[in-house]
Amino acid sequence: MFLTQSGALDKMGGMAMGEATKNARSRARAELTQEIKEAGRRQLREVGAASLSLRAVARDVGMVSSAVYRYFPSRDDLLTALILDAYDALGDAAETAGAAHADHPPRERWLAVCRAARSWAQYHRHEYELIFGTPVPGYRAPQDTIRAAARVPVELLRIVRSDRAVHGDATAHAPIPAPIVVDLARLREQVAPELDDSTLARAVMAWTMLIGAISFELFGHLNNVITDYDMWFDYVMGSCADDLHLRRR
Amino acid sequence: MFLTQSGALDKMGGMAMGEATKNARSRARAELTQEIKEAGRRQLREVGAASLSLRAVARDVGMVSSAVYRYFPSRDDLLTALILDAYDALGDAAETAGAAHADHPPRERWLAVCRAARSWAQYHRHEYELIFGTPVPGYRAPQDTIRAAARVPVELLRIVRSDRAVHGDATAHAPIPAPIVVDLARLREQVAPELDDSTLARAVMAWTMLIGAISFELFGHLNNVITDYDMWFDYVMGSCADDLHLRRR
DNA sequence: TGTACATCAGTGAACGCGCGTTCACTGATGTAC
DNA sequence: TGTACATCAGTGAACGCGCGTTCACTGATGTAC
Repeated sequence: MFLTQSGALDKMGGMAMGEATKNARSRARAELTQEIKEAGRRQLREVGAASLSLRAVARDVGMVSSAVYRYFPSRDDLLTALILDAYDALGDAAETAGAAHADHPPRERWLAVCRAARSWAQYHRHEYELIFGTPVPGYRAPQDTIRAAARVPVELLRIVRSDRAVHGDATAHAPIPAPIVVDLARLREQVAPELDDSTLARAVMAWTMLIGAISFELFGHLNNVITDYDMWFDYVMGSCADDLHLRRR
Repeated sequence: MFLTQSGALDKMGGMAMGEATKNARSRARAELTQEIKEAGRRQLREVGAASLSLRAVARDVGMVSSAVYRYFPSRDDLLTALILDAYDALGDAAETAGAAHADHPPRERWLAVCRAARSWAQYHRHEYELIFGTPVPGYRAPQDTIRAAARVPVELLRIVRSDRAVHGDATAHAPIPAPIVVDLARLREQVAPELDDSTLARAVMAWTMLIGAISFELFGHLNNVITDYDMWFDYVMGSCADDLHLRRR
């Protein structure tokens, strides 16, 4: 409920000198909302999501703790805003990399997007944890986050789609069970009309692998196995690209 | 440091009427240590790892909070013990499933182990989060956990190894870069002497996919995409088995 | 353009809470002779 | 087998802390006439 209000304000803040510049008060409000979120991100970096506190955030922006309540009605709403921003920042990184490699071969473009996601995660570890780690207890994602959360997988699908006119199906060893065909049909209808079942399935698997690989690295689950994580990541996501039969040139 | 002490006690407790039954005092100690950990797991279930508190655990076992310090010198040590137990419980589940399907075709045995891991995660969600979710801030895994943490991937490798005498390499589209070959050589030396590079690489990828798929399901990252998670999980881990060229019969 | 009122941002004190950890203690259990 | 001492488990009070949230308030900004 507040989220929509907050979202509206953000948009206003981002409207950058449009006709809706309105008055000093609402400009100040938009700016302070941003400052509070930045302080929240700093807190995140220092103590992690679980123990992020409104009071610490308030101290950081130089306000009294109760003043923050003029901007976010509760700690959870601040968290929600940070989650949304994190999804969008990650989405930006992925889409920017994808656009920058629009005229590269699909496999290269794919790798560029994957690498962008990984390096965003490395530079924003706690924001990454916020969205892909343990869900914050008691917290429920509002509808707003869904679109933002889908940006990376949609970008990955965009690359696969761009390659599909001239190319064959993805690696598939077994027939796909009926219930999954239904799920994939809905997915196809929503975002990727030109992709066949096995390709869609491999794409969802690749998305799972992308986050799995990043999390394994960040959380240390391959600590005594892999030493060269750069190489390993490229190899893994390259293998996914190959399973999807993405063109190399 | 305390861990080794605790571990020793556990082993004593588990020795079940051996010659080391010793006296009433140390038996009581072993039992209470278990009770405290069980209360810890109940707390985990209710509030999650991040806000697990010693005081709540103490209340749960009916002790005064300071008494818990006779058993665990700090909250972190209790957490460490719970983490170790979680790894071992998951390892038990996987190994039991593997042993129970020892004379099934490798692919079926593989799926059985994967399913066992998934259903353990579903029934022990917060313990799963404890080991595969966001690392608890400020917490460092002691050496003890490494062996326990390796049990599932080692079990997966056991299945692949059992199939390798009669079978070929795993799916590999690209040559494996030299630094990874080095990493894989160390892995081979430690746990799987008969496996070639591409098979080892696919096995590590499958391990990543297993945890990635379970986490995606548990944390809701495929919420509007997949509805039949049972089928999807089987399909995904089955595809990994096929990429490894595990025999179907 | 100037005034009167309404809206809003930020203050500072307070409430009630639960936390991790320490400490001096009591009483029960174990050990050495 | 019995006694004297040492070890250990559990108690209860206390320390100091930071938290989320509420509330009555002051003073600045915006709006209507």
